[in-house]
Amino acid sequence: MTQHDAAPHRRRDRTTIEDVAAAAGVSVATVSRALRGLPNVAISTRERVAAIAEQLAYRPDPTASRLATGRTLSVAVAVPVLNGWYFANVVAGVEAMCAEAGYDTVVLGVSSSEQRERLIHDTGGIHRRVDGIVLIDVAYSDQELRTLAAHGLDVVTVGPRSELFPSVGIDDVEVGRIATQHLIELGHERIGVIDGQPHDPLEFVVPRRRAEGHQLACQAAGIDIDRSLRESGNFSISGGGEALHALLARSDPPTAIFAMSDEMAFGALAAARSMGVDVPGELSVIGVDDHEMSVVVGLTTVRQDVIDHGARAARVLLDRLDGGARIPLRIDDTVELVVRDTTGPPPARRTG
Amino acid sequence: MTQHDAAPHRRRDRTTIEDVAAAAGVSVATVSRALRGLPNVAISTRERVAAIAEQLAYRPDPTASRLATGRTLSVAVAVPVLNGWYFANVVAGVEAMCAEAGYDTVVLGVSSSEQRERLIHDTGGIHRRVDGIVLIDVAYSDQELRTLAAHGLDVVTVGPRSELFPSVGIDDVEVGRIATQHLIELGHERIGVIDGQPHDPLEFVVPRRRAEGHQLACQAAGIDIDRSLRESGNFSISGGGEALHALLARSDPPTAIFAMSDEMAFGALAAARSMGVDVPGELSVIGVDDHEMSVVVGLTTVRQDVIDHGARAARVLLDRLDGGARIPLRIDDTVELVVRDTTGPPPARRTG
DNA sequence: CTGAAAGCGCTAACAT
DNA sequence: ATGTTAGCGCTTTCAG
Repeated sequence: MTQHDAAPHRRRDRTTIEDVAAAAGVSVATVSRALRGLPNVAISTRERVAAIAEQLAYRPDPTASRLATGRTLSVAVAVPVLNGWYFANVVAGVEAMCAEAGYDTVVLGVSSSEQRERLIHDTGGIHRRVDGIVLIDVAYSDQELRTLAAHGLDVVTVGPRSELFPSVGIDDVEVGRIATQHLIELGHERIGVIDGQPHDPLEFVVPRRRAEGHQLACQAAGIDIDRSLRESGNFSISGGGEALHALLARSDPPTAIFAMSDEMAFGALAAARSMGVDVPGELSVIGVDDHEMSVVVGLTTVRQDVIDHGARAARVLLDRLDGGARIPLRIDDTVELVVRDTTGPPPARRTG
Repeated sequence: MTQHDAAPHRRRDRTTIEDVAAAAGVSVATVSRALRGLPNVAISTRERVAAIAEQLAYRPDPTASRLATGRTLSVAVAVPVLNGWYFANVVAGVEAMCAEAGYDTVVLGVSSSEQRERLIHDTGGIHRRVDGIVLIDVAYSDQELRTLAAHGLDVVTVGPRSELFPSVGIDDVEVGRIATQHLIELGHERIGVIDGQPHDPLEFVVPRRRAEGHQLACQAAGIDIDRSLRESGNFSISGGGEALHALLARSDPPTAIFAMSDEMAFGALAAARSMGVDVPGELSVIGVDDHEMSVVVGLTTVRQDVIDHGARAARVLLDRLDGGARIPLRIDDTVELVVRDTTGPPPARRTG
């Protein structure tokens, strides 16, 4: 032992509620009540206590009150890819809302399946560190969600809907319909689709629903649906480019592309350019999101306000935690077609 | 009163350390020691306790241990713009490292000056909710940092260096030098600069240092430095576009552009395209970052690994918290010139 | 090697 | 309107 410092981590001598009580000549209970604005405190007492607390720069220790109340005043947000555009925006929305309500936002990466496991079965103990959790766009099965719920954690998801918890997002069927209809109205009949994950049977519902909308629009227009005209873009820029290559390599290439995210659309645009394919002269491209970059490259897209989704999800969660208002099981935000420069009529049909 | 539920927030009956102690027939102290791997526990006892804890699915309540130890096992990361590319990436790095170390990462938006105030003077009490904090690229004065330090919070910054706390980032002078030198080597002599904030005399050092590097490179090549050949791009896509417009509107436009971030470069590229200016035929553009989008648009850039910066910063912070190793005051990560398609020789000089 | 007991700083009955 | 007194669930001396 060469150190004199006994405590492993010397606690700073902060001023406690007792200091304030002593200085104000009242009991700690009164200080607690006064500072939290509870009733049954003489107004004069309240003011005196407040003044002294202020003067002593007293800050209640959140840990102590967490232990005493059982509430942590913080929420977790579980994110598959923290630096993805979509996720970063949701987190921004969540944080803003939580901060306003005095809640801490703790981010939780859940990219690997081990991390998912930890979350579901609370191996990491996150359930005791937060009052609730926002699940972003993650594909949890009902079984898993049930397990989560069984742990008594309050949950709200953003993205796909769920029967078990409130969720906020958009009507993805509508997204697919709007995008496709726009292309159809321009005269396109062969429309390629760049969707998300390659093989996600049940896991990831968003692409499936957008595809559904796509098909509805086609049917409504009496257009044959060629299911082979679909490639996975993995929701990434590079994936979008590869998907476009595959689609244009066909003997019967599409004249228009519905990419399920702007980032995939960017990749497609870049690929088209590198292949010497003129957009929108020879090929139309529409995306989904309205990424900041979209206005720059003139991408036609279906806009959604992702930050707002995060904020609303947080709001719902906080309302629940406050035991509050009747909360809708689903909040569907509106989307909006934004026509820019990457969509136009199909190239003149060759005869033959 | 229609509710029977007395407690405002019914605490779930979770299994506590006492349950484990009782089931194992030992004292809580022993359980605590056993589970945390402390010495002085008979191996047989340790195993029995572990087995029972496992069986009871016991998870120590972090709040209680926080109160007892004074350590929160969580760190904050203060972010000006949570959904910005740079920031999202740093946060991703921080989160990954912290998660691995068993620390929670709480994100803290500090876009408004009120939020900055709250952070500096701990009006919000964040200092008691975390053990340390990662400050991203924020322009805090030494005075402010000192105030922070006075509150006893462990701090590490990513981006600009500081004499008061460890910091991790890149050599921004070098960044400016590398970018500019690349342009000079291609033959450019009139180089426009798109930098960050419009008027940040002392606040934001990064642009200043990159500009410094730019000037060094010019001097080394014997090129006159035209300080008027610089426009603010505000580190945003749209800002980059506007800056380019301003630069090209001059009577003596530059033949090359050094944009201090890829996003500003994207905006510049889009603006160039819309103005019918060929890149790199008539204008070369180089950025900084190596954004995912850069490879797509073929942007020449100076790459930095931002995720890694976040991870390293977190590592440093955690080391400090562990009272650990000698920690360097500054970690400078390397950068790398990535030549793509947006830079080339200047257009043939007109005579006259 | 193990147990008893005193906190950590605050909140929440229950008195007064 | 205010004070007293138990806890909240864990860690950590200090004894044994």
